[in-house]
Amino acid sequence: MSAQLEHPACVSRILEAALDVFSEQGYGASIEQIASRANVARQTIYNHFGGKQALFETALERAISALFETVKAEDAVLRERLIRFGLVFRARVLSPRSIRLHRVLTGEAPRVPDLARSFFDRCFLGSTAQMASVFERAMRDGELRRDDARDTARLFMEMLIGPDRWRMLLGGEPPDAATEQDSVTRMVDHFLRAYAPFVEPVVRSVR
Amino acid sequence: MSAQLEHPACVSRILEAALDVFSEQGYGASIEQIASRANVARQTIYNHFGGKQALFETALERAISALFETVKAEDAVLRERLIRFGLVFRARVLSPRSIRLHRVLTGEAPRVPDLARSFFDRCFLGSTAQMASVFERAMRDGELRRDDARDTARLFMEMLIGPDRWRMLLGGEPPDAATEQDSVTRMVDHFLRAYAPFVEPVVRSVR
DNA sequence: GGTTTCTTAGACTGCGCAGTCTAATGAAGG
DNA sequence: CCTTCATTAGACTGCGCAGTCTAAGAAACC
Repeated sequence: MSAQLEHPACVSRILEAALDVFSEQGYGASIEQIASRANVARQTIYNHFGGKQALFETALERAISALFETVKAEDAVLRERLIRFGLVFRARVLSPRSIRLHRVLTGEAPRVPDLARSFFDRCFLGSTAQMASVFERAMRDGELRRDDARDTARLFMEMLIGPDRWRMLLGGEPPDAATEQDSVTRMVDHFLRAYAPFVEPVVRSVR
Repeated sequence: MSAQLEHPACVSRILEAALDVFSEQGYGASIEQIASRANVARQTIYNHFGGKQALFETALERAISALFETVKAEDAVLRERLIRFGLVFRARVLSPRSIRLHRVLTGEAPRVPDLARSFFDRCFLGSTAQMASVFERAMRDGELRRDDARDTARLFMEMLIGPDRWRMLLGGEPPDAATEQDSVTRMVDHFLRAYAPFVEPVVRSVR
């Protein structure tokens, strides 16, 4: 086998394999499996990462970083912005890969409390804060009824992904891609009906 | 040690110990630990349950049944009913015991798909359906703005427990009991503002 | 008292895995 | 050509655990 050329490539392959294997089988997965999926000798893993726990943390840390960059909400009519956000957010959070990551982090939270905490902070608090600022502006601009922006953001996001995430964590199938547009539209409209600023004239985003 | 008298007591002690140990350490926990916590010989466990997997399933099945009986919502003003439901529901779902159960089920969902599915169905679908019928009546009676009752129920329940459950699954502390009353009241009022039947003087039945 | 049935302690097997060590390979760099 | 260093295959140790087996003890039932 070729060797020296792959110093960096080798490490990266190991991390990717580790993420895959850990996500699929939990922390109980064996180093051997990871090594063989990465096309690497078991010893090489020990050379680079020292042990199983360190490999686990490094791989998951990396995945968390990659997964949860903020979702951009560009300028557009609020309803369109929310729908677009909802589609991207759901695609991201409900992807099988993301769910597997979530599942293993949940299961191993007692083992890696810091990692779990950082996951929660970045994924949940980060997205919520971002969404809250969007809503704050929308309330100021009269596009939404005034209320606590953070609570509103939490509610909106839980509504978007709560039940499906839960279902998938417990082994359910991902939602049908073909109906995603409709589902999100439906949820956003439900949300907008609940937060419409005025009664009669304006609300026509309801459709 | 006494023996025959404890046929049922013995089984029940084993199941309880199994639930505790599995909840705390996941499926990886050893039979030995369970046996010693139940004050029982390892062999006795094999006599009654055959093997680890069967013990796991039996113990969790039992816990699921015990945990999710429906929450009664007695007659009262809607706001009071919702607050009372919220308090009980949160106390139940967010109890450390329930969270541990949830965590291990999430983590082991691939191992026991049927169990996970049954958990989801009973806990989520069951509660939602029950809540939906409450909301349906409230909408008919003009206590809430008319909208899809199931969606509304989902939203209400996710709002109640979504973020805290997520946080706790990832290792966070349970919410402070002293502020529970306030939190729930706040959430219910937020909800009721969003679903108030009248906004101004004008009746606003969307649709 | 004798039999049956459940429990118990402990020994034992077998397995899978983490982690270590070693000897060989093969590329880069002087 | 020779040195250096990462990689590799494979052997090896040690550990913990699932599951089995056995011999003994203790209650209930005849």
